[in-house]
Amino acid sequence: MEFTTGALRQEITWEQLAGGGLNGQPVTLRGSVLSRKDLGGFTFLTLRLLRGTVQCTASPDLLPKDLVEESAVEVTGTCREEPRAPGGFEVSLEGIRVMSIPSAPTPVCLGKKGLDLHLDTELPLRPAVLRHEKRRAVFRIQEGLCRAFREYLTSQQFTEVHTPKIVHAGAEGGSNIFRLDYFGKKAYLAQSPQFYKQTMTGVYGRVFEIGPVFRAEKHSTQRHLNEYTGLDLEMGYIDSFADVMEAETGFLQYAMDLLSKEYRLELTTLGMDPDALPDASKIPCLRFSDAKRLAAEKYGYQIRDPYDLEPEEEHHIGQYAKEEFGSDFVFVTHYPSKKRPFYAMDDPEDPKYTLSFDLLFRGLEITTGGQRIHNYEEQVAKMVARGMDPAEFESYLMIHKYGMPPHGGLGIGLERLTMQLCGLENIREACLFPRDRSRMEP
RNA sequence: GGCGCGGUAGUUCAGUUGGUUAGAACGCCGGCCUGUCACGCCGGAGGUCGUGGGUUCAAGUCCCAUCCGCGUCGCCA
Repeated sequence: MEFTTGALRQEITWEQLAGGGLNGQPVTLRGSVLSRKDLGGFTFLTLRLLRGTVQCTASPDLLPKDLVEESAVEVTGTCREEPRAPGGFEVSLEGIRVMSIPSAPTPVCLGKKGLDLHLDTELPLRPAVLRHEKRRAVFRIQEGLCRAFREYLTSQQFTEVHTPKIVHAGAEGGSNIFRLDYFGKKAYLAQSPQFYKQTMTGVYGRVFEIGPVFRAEKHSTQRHLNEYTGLDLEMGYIDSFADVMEAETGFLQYAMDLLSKEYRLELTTLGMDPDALPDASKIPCLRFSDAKRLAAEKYGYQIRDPYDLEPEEEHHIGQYAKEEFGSDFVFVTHYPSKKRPFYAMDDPEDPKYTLSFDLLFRGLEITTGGQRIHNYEEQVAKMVARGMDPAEFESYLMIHKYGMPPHGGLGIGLERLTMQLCGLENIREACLFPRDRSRMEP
């Protein structure tokens, strides 16, 4: 058999059709039947394209009787401007070739605008339900966020890296780590790329990774998954952890800009205004202790845990930022040292606190970051002070021993970012195939 | 794991102090319709009421157990 190399078959895009440039032109499209409406004299056939949908019209004798929803077809026809059609254009069909026919109807109607489904009902049906326009829109936007992270950081001289997810020890220790058998030895699923991204910062100076993160936490909440996607970055030669916050601000601005330009269809599908996305250009900053106090004073409640933010407090601090600064985002800085991991750099001005931050987006923590300890002796001392055995971290401490620039980094929860941006109520809605305590399928 | 809530048609739900053959909407199947886009009209199919036991003349409804799920807390992105 001969194999000819060359470009993939180029499908006509939704943008081309909607743009009006193909008016009166013959077109060939491949797609799946989203809905079919027989009107006696003629039929409306809506196709789902690679992106977006197109309404077609056909005479009844053109379409096979068994051409049901989700049939895959190739159609030929003429593109026409048509004010009565959704989007102002449609294709009148002249020919159709059926490429496949489903064995059974979909369990839920994909052709309607709304999708009235319980999450509990939807998740087992995800392989089919994800085809719905509203679901496609969410995960296209998620793709846009990932793409923005990659494009922005690449433009800022970061190198993309891929680090192992089967590891010998966890970054944070503790019980929230998945154990597995590795040829008879104990191994773990990585709960963070922390050690490796720091290591690679010693190599490339600025690195980022988009990859899975595993947390064996036995909880079931609207904002937790047992496997999520981390947008991680780490950068060296910094003057302050504010440099890391600046990188995040730059990414967010770039992301909102990219979405408003190239993801208008998806934003609109989800009822969002592409020209009124959250403004990330000026993100207010509050010290941890100030944020706690200001929110408690303004909304009139007692602080219970002085060392951490409770979900309710995050919500209030988010509300505070919105009302006082008009911002959907707020950085909370200088977290207490005892609540941060052993590699966090303490504030020289007050070692009870760290040079670290969280980013809250609409009242939910989406990022943790900060400056790391780069000095070997300082790192060993902090580990010893915490009752840890430096010998167990020999390969990690190698980077400190052989020299590291001052550095810091952050991790963003992709699903949390997607969820808050799209106004979703449960993080499972922002994950294609969520892994939670009771779900491994699909 | 603790606490709270729920499980009725493919889906979302209603179902009264326990009482005839468990209903509606959407979807599905058949028919009509040349502008549908939550179309409309006519007809039809579709339910072991999560599972097991108990109380009762009678259980979707009350009791017990159990399974599954949702929310929430510890933790965190």
